[in-house]
This record gives sequence, C-alpha cells and structure tokens, in this order.
Amino acid sequence: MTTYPHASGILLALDCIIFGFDGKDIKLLLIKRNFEPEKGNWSLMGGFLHPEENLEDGASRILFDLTGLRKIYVEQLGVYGNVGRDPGARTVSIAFFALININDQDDDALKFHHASWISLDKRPALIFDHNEMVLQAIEHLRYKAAMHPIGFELLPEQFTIPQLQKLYEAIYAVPIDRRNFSRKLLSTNLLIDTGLKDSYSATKKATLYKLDSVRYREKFNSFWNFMPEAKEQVEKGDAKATVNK
Amino acid sequence: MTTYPHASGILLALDCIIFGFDGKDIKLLLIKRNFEPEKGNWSLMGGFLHPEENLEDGASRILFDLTGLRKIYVEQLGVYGNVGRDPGARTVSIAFFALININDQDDDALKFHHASWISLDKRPALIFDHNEMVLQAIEHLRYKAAMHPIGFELLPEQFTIPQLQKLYEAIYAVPIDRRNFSRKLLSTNLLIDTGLKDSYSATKKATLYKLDSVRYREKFNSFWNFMPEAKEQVEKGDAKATVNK
DNA sequence: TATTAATTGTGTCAAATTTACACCATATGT
DNA sequence: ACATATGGTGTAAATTTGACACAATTAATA
Repeated sequence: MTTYPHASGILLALDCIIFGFDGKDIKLLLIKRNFEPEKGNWSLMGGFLHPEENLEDGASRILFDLTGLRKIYVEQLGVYGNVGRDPGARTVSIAFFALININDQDDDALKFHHASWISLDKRPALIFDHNEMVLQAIEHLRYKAAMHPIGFELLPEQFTIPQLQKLYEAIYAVPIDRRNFSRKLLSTNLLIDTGLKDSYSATKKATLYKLDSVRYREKFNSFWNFMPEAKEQVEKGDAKATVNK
Repeated sequence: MTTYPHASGILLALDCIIFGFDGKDIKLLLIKRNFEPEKGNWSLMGGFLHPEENLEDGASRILFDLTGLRKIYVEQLGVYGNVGRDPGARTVSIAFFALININDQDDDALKFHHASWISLDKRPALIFDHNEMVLQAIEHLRYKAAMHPIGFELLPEQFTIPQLQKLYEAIYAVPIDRRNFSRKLLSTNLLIDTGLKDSYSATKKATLYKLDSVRYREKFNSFWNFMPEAKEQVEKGDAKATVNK
C-alpha cells in the first residue's frame, strides 16, 4: 500500500447465485447464514476474497466448498458496492452467476452449510442486497437464453430435446411449440445424436443428444433470437384431434 | 473490520473505457499516466474508490474529473482482479463502460489530464490489463449493438439515420445497406421525427430524429437481431446506374 | 439558370425464415 | 390388441430479410 498512500483497503466479498434445474423448475441454491450479522437468515453462498487469490478462483473455491464440485460454470454478474449494503463493514461484493447440474452436487456438503435448493418462485427474502443480485441473475439467464442455446450446464451431459424445451419453458414461464423448438435447435447442428434413447421416459423414448462443444464455442456469437414471441400459444387440434381414428 | 476479523482489505480501483464517435471512427479516450508505477505510459482513466462512495458515483466522479460532464452513460463491464495485475499493490479494478458524445466534453479538462481521443485501430498499448479491458469493452459494444439499437449516447440528441448507420458501420467495420437499415430502424417506432433537417450535410438534408426514450426503455428487451450477416456487400448499380439519364 | 454530383427517402420482388398447425411412430399398461 | 401418452417429421401461409431501382433534394458550377 505504500505505492498508493491515499487509497484505503476495502473488504471484497464474492457471492454466488447458483441455478439448478430439476426437470420441472428452476431452483436456487441458498444457505442459512451461520454467523453474524443476519445469522440464521437466508443468503447466497459467499465468502471473502483471499489476498493471494484470483477472482474466479475465489468463486470456484466457494462453490467447491458448498457443492463438492470442481469445474462449475461461473461467470461474473456484477459488483454490488453501495455504502451500507452490509451493516457489518464497508464491503463490496462481486456477484457470480453459476449453473450446475442439480444431480451432481454433494448432499453432505449441502447439509453441512444448511443449504437447500429452492424454487425461484418460492424463494425467501434474502439478506443485504442478495435479492437484487438474484433478480439480476434471473434477468441475465433470460437474456442469454433468448439468443443463445444455453442451459446445457443445467442438464446432464446427455439430454433430450424435450428436456431442453422444458428448461426453456421454465426460464421464461411460457409454453413453446414442440416442433418449432426442435427444428430450430436441430438446425443449429449443435447437437450430436448419441444413438441412445432416454431410459426414464414413460412412453416413447426420446433421443439422447450431447453438445458439440467445439461448434458451440465457434458459433456462440452468431446469435439467433431464441425465444418465440411471448404470446399465449396453446396446442390446439393436433394431439386432441388424433383421438379416435 | 471487527465484524469480519479474518478478512483483509484490498484496494479497489475504478477504470473507465470511454467511447466516442466523431462521425467516422469510434474513438477511445486515453490518458498519459502521470504517477508511478508506469508513469508516462498510456492508460485508461481511473482512480480509487472512496470509502464513503457508491461504485457508480465513483465512476461518475472520475468521468466528471476527466471530461467536465455529468450524466454520462455508464455501466459496469467487469472486474479485473488477477494477483499481480498491478505491480504496485494488490488492487482489484472494476471496469466501467462509458459512452459520450465526443463534442460535448471539456477540452481544458482533457488537456489537464493529458488525455486524447484515439481511434480504436490506432490505440497504443496500455498499462496493466487495460488492453484486455478495452477488448472486452469493444466486444460488449458489438454484442449490444447487434441486438439493440444502442449508440444514441454517442450521437447528439438529434441525429439522422445516415449518422446512426455510419456509427453501426464503424462498430462492425462492415458496410450496411442503407435502405434495409432505414426500414428496420423505422419499423421499431423508436425514432421521433423532429420535423427538422440536418443543416450540416452538403447535399440533400437528412431528417433529424430524436429517440423515444419511454418506448426505448419499454422495448429494450424485445430484442431484434440488429446486425446484417457480416458478408461483403457493395452497393452496385443503384446510384452509379443513375448517372446520365 | 440549367446541369451535375452527392446524398437521402421510398418501393418492389424473390428468398429465407417463422408460425401454426397435422400426421405418424413408439412405448407402456390394461 | 388397443387406448394413452409422448416423441419425431412434414407442410403451407404469413412474415421478415436481402438485394436491388428509382425518384427527390441540395450545393456547387458551368
């Protein structure tokens, strides 16, 4: 600090907004804070940046601590630094946006931190400005999903098109036409047919695909509008009409 | 700090990537640093966050200091915090993305800071990780402009469609078809015809429009792909063909 | 003052994309 | 075997985009 005598140090926190998908709803991984201030209240998982650690490494450390997972998809979301946001001290927090496959994480680690997966629409009020962070993260998720096929991080490595569609429908809370979605997705040539079929589905087995990661990186910036216009769109005729004959 | 005894303070810097447009090229506002380390070298304008100041206020303070302007368009771009990025001390820097109308700023303030507007493609190497910040800012500018009609902050309050087109062409370094651009833009109903004509243009006066800010905010998230496919597209026939007769 | 050069504004048509559907296939349980 | 539920492919109409021609306006100039 001798180089910059007039500057004063500030506490730098890292907070993670962690999304998961259970096949039906988008969920958030939240913890019950076990230290003061705000002990016992719901919060994002976070921690302070270590003096000898890079930002993304700090975020990964915190995510590993909570989930037992390495190589989680993380990106910066924004910085929150309003004076007084944390009554304990002047802290500035970097919010990280993380996507994980809900089935991969370590349940014991979760229990240890009093963490739970909570549906977006049932989430409790959070401490400090964590509510704002979550809102920004949701907006970011929608924004990205609108023009890129993202969300693969939220699904197993092998997934079906109907699964991906349900994810998109959850992100936007809007029904999407099955056939148009499928066509658009396939036309990207981003999915590789594994030749396998989903063993879980109760009726006709859906094809399992995996992401062509190389192509995905290359094409990521040839954006497509990925969302259909958000208007009511109920499946009429079609299946119903096929009943009897 | 008594609340968080295990956390240690870190220096928090704010650096601004400032874009301007002179009607032809996108320019960056850079300064010659007048203190150590790296004294005399090209740098982004920056400063340290004050202990009692919000982040955006800090950025605005720094921008005002350099340009003499209030109410500059600013948004967060990202945080740079690699260990060793600043050899003087462990500092973490928040990069801010700013757009200003190049004609508005105060020349005296610029001189005081040894600041210059420099075309993107002629920019010198910058200190620390400022080069990365600029690259990210350019990418951000292109990304945003690809799906939103942005850039109004880079133009005067009243502007013509050809001006806006030149801005887009500068952002992407790609020629755009005049008629298709105009049609697409007008179809958004985002521009209000002021009834006035551009007095500067040498030939036919172009219509001056202003932005419908209310509608702009409302429609911002009904994204359109705003960029034409980036392929060579030369105007053939047309004007040339009109020569003689 | 009529002509020329440069630039702006509007229109048109073909191609590509999107939307809104129908139909068929496959698996399961009765 | 058949009813039911879900997955996969096709197609015609509507909309949007891309690639152009042509007419209008202004200042300089012949």
